[in-house]
Amino acid sequence: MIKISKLADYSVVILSTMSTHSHDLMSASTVSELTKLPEPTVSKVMKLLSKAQIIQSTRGINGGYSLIKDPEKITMESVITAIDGPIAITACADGAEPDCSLSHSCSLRGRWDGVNAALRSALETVTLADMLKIGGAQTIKTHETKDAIHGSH
Amino acid sequence: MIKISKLADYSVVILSTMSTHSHDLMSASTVSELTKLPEPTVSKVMKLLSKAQIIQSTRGINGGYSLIKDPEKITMESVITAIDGPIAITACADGAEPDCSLSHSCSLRGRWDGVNAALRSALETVTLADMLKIGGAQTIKTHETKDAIHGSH
DNA sequence: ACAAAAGAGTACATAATCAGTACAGATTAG
DNA sequence: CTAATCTGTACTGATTATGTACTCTTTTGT
Repeated sequence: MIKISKLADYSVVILSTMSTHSHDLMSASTVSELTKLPEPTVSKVMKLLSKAQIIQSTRGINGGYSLIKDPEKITMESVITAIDGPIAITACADGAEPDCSLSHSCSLRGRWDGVNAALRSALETVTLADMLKIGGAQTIKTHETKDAIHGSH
Repeated sequence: MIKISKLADYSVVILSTMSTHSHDLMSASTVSELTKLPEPTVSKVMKLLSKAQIIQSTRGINGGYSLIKDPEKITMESVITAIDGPIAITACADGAEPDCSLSHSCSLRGRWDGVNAALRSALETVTLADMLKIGGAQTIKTHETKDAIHGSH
């Protein structure tokens, strides 16, 4: 099964909470109360999101996090990349495994690159705003998924 | 990280081997020798592929597996689904977790459905034939990724 | 200057999942 | 009936993710 981490799932919950309750600044503990998610976890997620510049952090007393982008401009690609790292698929695909001695199989090295690109662009078509809408109507905007796919065409 | 199991990776290696050495029938052990992959693993993969009707099995002595489709008609979607199960994303997305007591978070139940659909259609655009080509030229055919995405539009 | 509140960074134990293997059953050809 | 081959299940070890704890830094308010 293709899997996205639970943290990525939480991210959506957290971001949606932040976007609906439009306080400018929300602390991790406030978000934790609203979402019922454990605080350390919320804190971890928000830290990652801020590092990826999806949200902004303000330190010190009365500090907190705030959204810096419109939900329409936050793609799932950016969120997932922020939380789970770059979108890539096992083994050879991500460039790891230098000791790959399987001659024949690795003649196909890089074979998943196109698939990765396809997945990445697919995720770029879905924004946080889309995710919020889904609770009600089930319609997703689908710009051009095609463009990003060609390798060196 | 979005992850696809190693078995799915092996599948591509195995299928490519079967398509190039076009013997009509290949036993799991033959494929194992050619790919240098451990035999039990190969056997497991081929079993799953045959169950998904991507390849065909013939039992008994002198039996084996054979391709029943053109590489162009074997999509990565079908291969991954065969090996890793339906393309879906954690938790609520696949309909599991009936004891989901997180009130607020689950008001967003189904929020990943659109993402799943996007991923699925992206994978449908890549065929085994594309994967084989990738070793040399890096060009992927990209039919219409858009169509399958709309939910109930 | 100091204390309190909040984010940042690191590290770790547990739990879940996957990979790989092994073994026993079923099927077919000769 | 025997050898070769696929089918199905079950087990074990390793990897990975998760959730949590602890400590450090930053900033504000008094």
